[in-house]
Amino acid sequence: MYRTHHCGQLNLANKGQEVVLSGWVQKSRDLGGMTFVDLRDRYGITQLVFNMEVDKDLCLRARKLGREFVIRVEGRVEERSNKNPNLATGDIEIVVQALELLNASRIPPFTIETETDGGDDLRMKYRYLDLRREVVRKNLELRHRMAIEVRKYMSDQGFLEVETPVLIKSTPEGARDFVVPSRMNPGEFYALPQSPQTFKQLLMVAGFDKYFQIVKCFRDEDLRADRQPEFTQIDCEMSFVDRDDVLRAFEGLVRHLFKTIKGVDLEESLPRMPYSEAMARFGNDKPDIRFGMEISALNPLVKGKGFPVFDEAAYVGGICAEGCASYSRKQLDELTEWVKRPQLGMKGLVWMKCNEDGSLKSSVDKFYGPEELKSWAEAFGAKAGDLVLVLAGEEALTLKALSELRLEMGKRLGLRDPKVFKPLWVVDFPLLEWDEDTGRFHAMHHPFTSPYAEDLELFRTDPGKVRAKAYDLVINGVEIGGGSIRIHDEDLQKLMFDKLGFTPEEAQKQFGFLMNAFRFGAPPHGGIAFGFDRWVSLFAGIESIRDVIAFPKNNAGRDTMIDTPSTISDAQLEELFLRVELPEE
RNA sequence: GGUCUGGUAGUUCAGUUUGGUUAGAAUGCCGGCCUGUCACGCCGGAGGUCGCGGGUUCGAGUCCCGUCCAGACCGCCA
Repeated sequence: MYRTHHCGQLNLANKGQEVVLSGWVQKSRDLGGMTFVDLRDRYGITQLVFNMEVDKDLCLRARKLGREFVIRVEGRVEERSNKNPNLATGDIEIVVQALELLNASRIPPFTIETETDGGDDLRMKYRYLDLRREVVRKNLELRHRMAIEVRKYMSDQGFLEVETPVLIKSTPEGARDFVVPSRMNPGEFYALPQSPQTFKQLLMVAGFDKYFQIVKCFRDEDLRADRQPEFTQIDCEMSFVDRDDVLRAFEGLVRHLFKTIKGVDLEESLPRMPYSEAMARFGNDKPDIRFGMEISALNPLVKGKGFPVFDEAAYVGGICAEGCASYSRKQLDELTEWVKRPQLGMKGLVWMKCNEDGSLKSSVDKFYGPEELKSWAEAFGAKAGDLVLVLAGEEALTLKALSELRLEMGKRLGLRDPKVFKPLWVVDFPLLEWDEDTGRFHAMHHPFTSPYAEDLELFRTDPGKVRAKAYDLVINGVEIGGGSIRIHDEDLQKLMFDKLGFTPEEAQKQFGFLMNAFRFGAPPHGGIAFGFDRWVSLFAGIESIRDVIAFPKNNAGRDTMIDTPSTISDAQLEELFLRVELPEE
């Protein structure tokens, strides 16, 4: 027998028991006359003790154990004379009577501790060692508990988990597809799903009126700290529902996870904010509403006063940072450089200090008198001690920069507390988005999203103004989920494809199966998909989703542990009728 | 496709601004001592292609060019 207990289990109640434990040597402390060994497994750490006077041979063998050796011990549980309150098993130790080396270990390349000395690179290469660390293990345990709660709740609500295929059809819309060559069908390819979107809609046509699935999805796009090429969604769809039904149903899931995992009681109904309002107030379609510092447009207040930068700008707006009037010249210069970074591309930063004595001092005093500055202060509701920061330029870019500046100032002022959660629905997204590169409209969400019936007229006059029955769940500035009411009518779906620039033939070739299905009694339906990795990392309080994924890829899409992607043999290529030609350089 | 940051001992980093004798620290590792440690302590030791290639120079870890790798971001992600 390898073990009677695990390493996080024993306490004073077990005093005197003969036990068998197996695990890894976390660390040993050789004091000469006696040796302590910390034995670790998934559940915790238990101290083993060896004594020269009791059993010299055994003690000498224990001294030779290195870090991460796998051992099995038999011994008796005894109360410690010196207890360790930091350890669940800190009241007891095992007086070892038999020691068996199950496997030695090479010296690990980094320390297997919460505060490891290993860098990201090494940890990924030896991920199986990294996963031994408590912090990483805890993240996967959190992920597991969340997955279980999702399944429990969804099943209790009558949702059925159905698996959809992974080898599907490539589509031109949306993200780039990962493709898989078909040996049995030379020259043809499967694509890996960016989401099970069309399949879940077909399940609705099939009458499975409540579907969900915790499912891997794949997108061949450049990566970020919160984006992996393969990631997991909680994919959901319902029939006979309108937008409010869906929002209400999934507020239930959100509340359930917050309650069971974080012990947080959310209000019954989450706030809803139209896209247009989110953009105007926060410059962003995923606002972090844990703090204010909202954006205000200043256009009418600042135009025509002889300051060319503002006069020539399409948009002038700013934010008010509370209590920052004491910022030094150096700090302001540093902020100016910050907004001038290529990623934001602002030309400069205008500031106005609301001094404690009531006076207003700005970087553009030459152009704006005290009365005008006062009108600025009023626009922001700025009070003594506040600092107003103003940016100007093309509207979309300036709003984006203001949004980033707001988040940065929020971070610097400690207003983005990871222990506080402020979820909201962002609703009424535009249906279409103009794309300069291709000179046509793109679906902002996806081409199956239903427009508001009352906006259909706008299709002819101003397609960019058509609102979609689409919604995002946003928590603390992170897009956690998104969905929509779908089109279930063949004619409307055809119209949509037409607006997106598909010829009827292309639409038939790509999505004919869906439009055919709509001819056979498709119910009204809609749904949502949550980014499971992001949600777990949000609950874990970490920025990157890599540490909530057991075996993630790096930012070039590589797995450095198994060293992939990699080339395949000529025989494999031949079998697939493929030839690889790399561009010369 | 682009911007930025980093790459020096097994590991994490300092040293690069201002080129100059034998490249340091901590930790880990090895050896010795130590009977209540739990970040054990004390003594000693080994350990380096300064990512790689080229250039400037009497002399390059340090300056220049190129390149590779890693990370963050922009574009991209319906």
